[in-house]
Amino acid sequence: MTADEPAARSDIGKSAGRPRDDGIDSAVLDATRELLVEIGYARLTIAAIAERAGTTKTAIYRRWKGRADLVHDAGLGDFAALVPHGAAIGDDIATMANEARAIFNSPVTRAALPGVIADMAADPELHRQVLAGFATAFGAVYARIDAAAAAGEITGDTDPALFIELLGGAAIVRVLMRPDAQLDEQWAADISAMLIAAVQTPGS
Amino acid sequence: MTADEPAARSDIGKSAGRPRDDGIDSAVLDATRELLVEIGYARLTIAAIAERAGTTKTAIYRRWKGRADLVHDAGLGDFAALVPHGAAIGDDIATMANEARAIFNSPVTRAALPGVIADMAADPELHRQVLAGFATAFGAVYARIDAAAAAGEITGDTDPALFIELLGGAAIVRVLMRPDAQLDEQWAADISAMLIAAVQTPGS
Amino acid sequence: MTADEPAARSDIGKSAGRPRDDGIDSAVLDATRELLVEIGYARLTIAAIAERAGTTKTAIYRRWKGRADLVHDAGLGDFAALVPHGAAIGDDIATMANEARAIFNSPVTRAALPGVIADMAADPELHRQVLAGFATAFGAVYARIDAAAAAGEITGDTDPALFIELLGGAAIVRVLMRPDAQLDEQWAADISAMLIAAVQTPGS
Amino acid sequence: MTADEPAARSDIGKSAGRPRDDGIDSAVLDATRELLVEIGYARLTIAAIAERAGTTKTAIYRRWKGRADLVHDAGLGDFAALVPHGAAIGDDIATMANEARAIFNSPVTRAALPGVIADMAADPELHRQVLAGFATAFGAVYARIDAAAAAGEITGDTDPALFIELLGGAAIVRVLMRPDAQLDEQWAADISAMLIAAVQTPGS
DNA sequence: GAGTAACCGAGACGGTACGTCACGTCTTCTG
DNA sequence: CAGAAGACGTGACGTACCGTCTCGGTTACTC
Repeated sequence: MTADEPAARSDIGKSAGRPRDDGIDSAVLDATRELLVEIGYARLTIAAIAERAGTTKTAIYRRWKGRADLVHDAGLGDFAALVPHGAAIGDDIATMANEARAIFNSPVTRAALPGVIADMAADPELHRQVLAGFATAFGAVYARIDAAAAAGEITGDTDPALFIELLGGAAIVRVLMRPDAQLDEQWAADISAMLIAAVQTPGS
Repeated sequence: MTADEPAARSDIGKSAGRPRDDGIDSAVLDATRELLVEIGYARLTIAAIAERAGTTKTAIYRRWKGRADLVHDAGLGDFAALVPHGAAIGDDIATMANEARAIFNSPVTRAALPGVIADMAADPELHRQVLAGFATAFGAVYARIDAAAAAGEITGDTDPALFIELLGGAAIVRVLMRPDAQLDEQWAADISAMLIAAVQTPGS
Repeated sequence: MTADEPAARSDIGKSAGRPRDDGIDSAVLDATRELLVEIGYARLTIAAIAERAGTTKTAIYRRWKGRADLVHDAGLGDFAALVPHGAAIGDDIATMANEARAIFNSPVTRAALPGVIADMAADPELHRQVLAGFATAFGAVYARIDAAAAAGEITGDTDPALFIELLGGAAIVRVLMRPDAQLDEQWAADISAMLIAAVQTPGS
Repeated sequence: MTADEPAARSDIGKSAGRPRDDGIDSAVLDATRELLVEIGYARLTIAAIAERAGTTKTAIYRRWKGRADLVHDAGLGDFAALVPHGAAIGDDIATMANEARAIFNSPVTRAALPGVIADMAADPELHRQVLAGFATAFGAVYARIDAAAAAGEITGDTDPALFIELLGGAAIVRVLMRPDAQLDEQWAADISAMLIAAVQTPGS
């Protein structure tokens, strides 16, 4: 993750030397989120983040590899939250749509997203990290879709990856094309209705 | 769009002074496309484009407002091509999916896309231009969807914008997450099957 | 010397592109001299020089290779001035001592000297340049000493290099050890008396 | 000198707590001398010295005030060694020239000298320390010159300070201008011949 | 056929931010 | 307390592109 981390493993916590100040980590992440919303990714500089966080560029570069790594950490985080558990598949899809709504309505996510997309494309390592952040959430969706297929709730040939791409893609494209508009409840209702119809067993 | 254009229209073609060398326009666009694919958007510089095109920065800035404007022009162009005409709605949706496939399989588009997304978010004027480039294509899709609804081929409450976002979003997300994989025929078949089901009238 | 100089030779003066602003050269050299005296070599920064000169770091690095190169250029220059011409050798030695006095009483020289000495030792290229700056002056001294030896005014085995090192070394050591004291007329009188005695023919 | 020295005198040697490891003092001084010769003063860093000495920056800063202080300590030391005792003044001057030869032929001295010169100019405290290191040696030379004047061996108006500056200055300038050349016996012979002539009583 | 106006190449210009380096200090743990 | 380890604030470094400008020189149209 992030920078070098000489003793990344939490081993036993030997930690020779002065320990890192955790307050700096959180101050920098907060400052990054604030500035992302205030001035946007393009105008974001490491020096400005350091100043806002009350620390220095050096301390930031000690923790993160660069702007891209930091913004990914501050703006996207892990999407472990998005969990569809068990009810009728229709209800769970509606839940997922609302989760997507919550995520992509966040001003921080909206500010970070375009920049992270560009950085991902330029840096394979960051690309790997971003995908890793989605892994658990995607895994949960996969499991739910497969279970629904096994239970006959939806067609057996439903590709869970395609399902995720439809839901996520629709949200992303909307956010990119209309940055000033929120994803409202109507959007969640419409998109889940279409997705439910898309995976429904033909003759049901 | 692009730069100032003192006499943008070719109207009568008066324009005192030495005329612009059209060869430079195309050489720059070609160089941009080549470099986009070779080194990517992030490492792309105006100076490098000028050198590759055998011209100078000055000549480029005379034609385009900056890197974003130039890449948008070279890498995305107008999507007037994407036209669904008239057959059964199912066939037309499959056609659209294949159009999307063609567009997003282009190495130039793939290289340009993430950068243009980031630039759009930072520059409202560019945002407007990019959307304008989609306008005719989107309009055609709108018309086709509305016609299908009127003909009873699909449910009357289908939102054409949502349809576009599902198709385009699925393609974009796939391209961003798996930059090394092509969108194959199977993808087009699967995605159009799901979209057809999504808009189908309930009891048909 | 100094930086690259793409067309160092004054060839025919083709000069493609925008010509360098000579005003910047002199403004930077002046600012360097001022700051050398005001804050000293150790505290001198390129950024401060640029600000004082009303220009930018970039413009400075375009002309000089770094602080050492710039300070050498601004603070030492060429010592072509130091010329002992023809009179009695005793008078000419007194003249040289007064030339040394003038040079090493200059606040700019005093401020630049210790830094340039250190930089010379670290950078062979700069070392070469500094010596080249002394070349003509040294040559003139050599010629005068040799002529005096040929005329029998001084001993025939006088080493001109040693003569220069004695005169220059005495001045430099004095300046380094007592930075707040000037080299006064008494100093010039004393040092020239000793040097004249040192080179005098034994039995004269 | 050097750092604070809470209990500088070895007085009774109580000093609560763990005593300093004297091995570190010498290891650091040795490492400093080695690195001075290997990479030069300009590229010398405290961290590198600590690593070479097998200790840490903290331990170094506990003993010396900084790089300048340490290098002065390691590279120049006290010049109490340079002692002209009593014989004929001509022989003693020759002895002094050979002492200077020995000092300035040392690779460590040659490497340290330019840097110490620059640091002295920037730091009055270091300047004072360096001069203090010369004090006893200079005092001895003063005494010898004065005694010779009193004995009528040399002219009565000989300024001992000027004498030192001539000898030391000639050596320093030679070393700075020709860093790759040694001061050989011929140099010592030539310089002492000139200095003897310079101070000789006029009619002797 | 002489102006005039916009083009062309080349490259210097004022800027802004970058990521790195070394400084000298401070904070923890271990002996 | 000293020693090791290493993070901390600080400040300067030299580089890279940006988008603009100023040159000398080159086409075309217009009068």
